[in-house]
Amino acid sequence: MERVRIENLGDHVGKEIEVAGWLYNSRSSGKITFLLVRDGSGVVQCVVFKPDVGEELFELAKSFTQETSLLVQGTVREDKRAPGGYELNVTNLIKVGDSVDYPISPKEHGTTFLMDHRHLWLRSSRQHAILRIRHEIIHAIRDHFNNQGFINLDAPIFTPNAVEGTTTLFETDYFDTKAYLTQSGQLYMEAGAMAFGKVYCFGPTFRAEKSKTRRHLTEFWMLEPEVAYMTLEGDMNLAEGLITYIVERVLEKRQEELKTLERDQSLLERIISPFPRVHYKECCDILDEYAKAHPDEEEAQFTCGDDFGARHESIIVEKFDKPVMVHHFPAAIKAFYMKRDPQELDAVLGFDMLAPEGYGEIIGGSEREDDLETLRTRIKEHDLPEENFQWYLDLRRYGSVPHAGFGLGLERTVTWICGIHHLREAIPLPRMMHRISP
RNA sequence: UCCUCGGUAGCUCAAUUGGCAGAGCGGGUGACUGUUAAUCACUAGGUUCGGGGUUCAAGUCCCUGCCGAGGAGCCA
Repeated sequence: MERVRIENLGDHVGKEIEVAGWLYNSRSSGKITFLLVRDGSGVVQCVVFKPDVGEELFELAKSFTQETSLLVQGTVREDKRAPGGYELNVTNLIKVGDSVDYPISPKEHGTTFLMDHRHLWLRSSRQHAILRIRHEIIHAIRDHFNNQGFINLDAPIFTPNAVEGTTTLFETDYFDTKAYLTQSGQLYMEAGAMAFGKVYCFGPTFRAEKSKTRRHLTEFWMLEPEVAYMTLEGDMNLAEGLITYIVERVLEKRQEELKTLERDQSLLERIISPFPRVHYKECCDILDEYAKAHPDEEEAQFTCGDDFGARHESIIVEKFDKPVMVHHFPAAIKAFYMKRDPQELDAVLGFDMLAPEGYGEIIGGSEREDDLETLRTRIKEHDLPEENFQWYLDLRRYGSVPHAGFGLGLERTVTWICGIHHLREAIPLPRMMHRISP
């Protein structure tokens, strides 16, 4: 008998097939039992009718508990009453494994409890929807860059020193010395860009900051493209093109999942080029105006020259209905490697992309400083040990060129596109300040 | 590190002014031929986070510790 994935049942109407899966839920009513069976690709309602299958099989069907693993053999039937449109008329049932006292019942649960059982929570339909969209986004990202001639270079996870001095790093023993878990592959991608022209890395990064908010993970996935001979404008074009492509792909291929999540798709359909590009100083004006109109709102008050807080970001984004790219931040609040604008020496040739609906920063990018002596000065200004950066300075000694890139936070992007509340649901097994298991 | 809130049955929560520890779901048993988180009846299930205190009496008030959540800062 042919084994069929539930998502393909429509191709087998009228035939007797086998589904291999787990019991999602069941309902019994005297002489008829409904088994909702999932196999990872979908859920199908299997009808067990006592007069058809006999006493023994009927009692077996009634005995199955939630998440019992089983093989179901039956005839595929189109039925308007069934969720999904197809049903299985059961002819035989084979139990594979028991499931006693499955902790996640079909009723409500709190986030903490569900996160404690994350390894089981992954079986639920909502988590399926989110993680399928995550998969689609990853696939879209790789397609987008691969189709444009980028080379995927993976950066190391163990690193000898900090990329951005202020951020806290996870420290590990590395034989007789110390190593840190990477917080960015960017510096290595700069080396890659000088070798291959267009490269990207896409892997986990680690931040040991004690951030307890729904926008923070200690381990998260970051995409970091880097391109030789690219300037700030090209960088923003690259970021904008990526985001519009990702949104388009999800809207095209993950309709079912967006419906499961009850995502307002009209908000995603607006995500088309061009995105607003706003100078930092224009943002100061926007924030000034808002602060004057709302003098009692303490969090909205702002001093031009400072970095934005969460409230400031949402005030800026609320003026538009698309992602906003803020460029020319003050050099004083940005990383050492960012190149300054020769026309505006106190500002960097960098940008942040802020997602709509208050989801915050999803991309940060810049042109990199390409002059050897200027970069040395910046390293000194930031109190970084120059000896650790000799290889990085080599990139400026041997054929330095203008180049730029950005970092995109995968989970923040997934959270925004899914329209969900917690960043932690956007990754299979989240790592947070207070959670390292399961 | 700081601010706010929380910890009661397996889960989600309730418990009036300090006065007998409760419900729904889930589990078990039974009824029912079309259920959509099925329904109905019965049933088992408790160190109210730990420690100390006030009181005739504490889930409730006070002190303290632990754990967690949300937010700030920082960032993707």
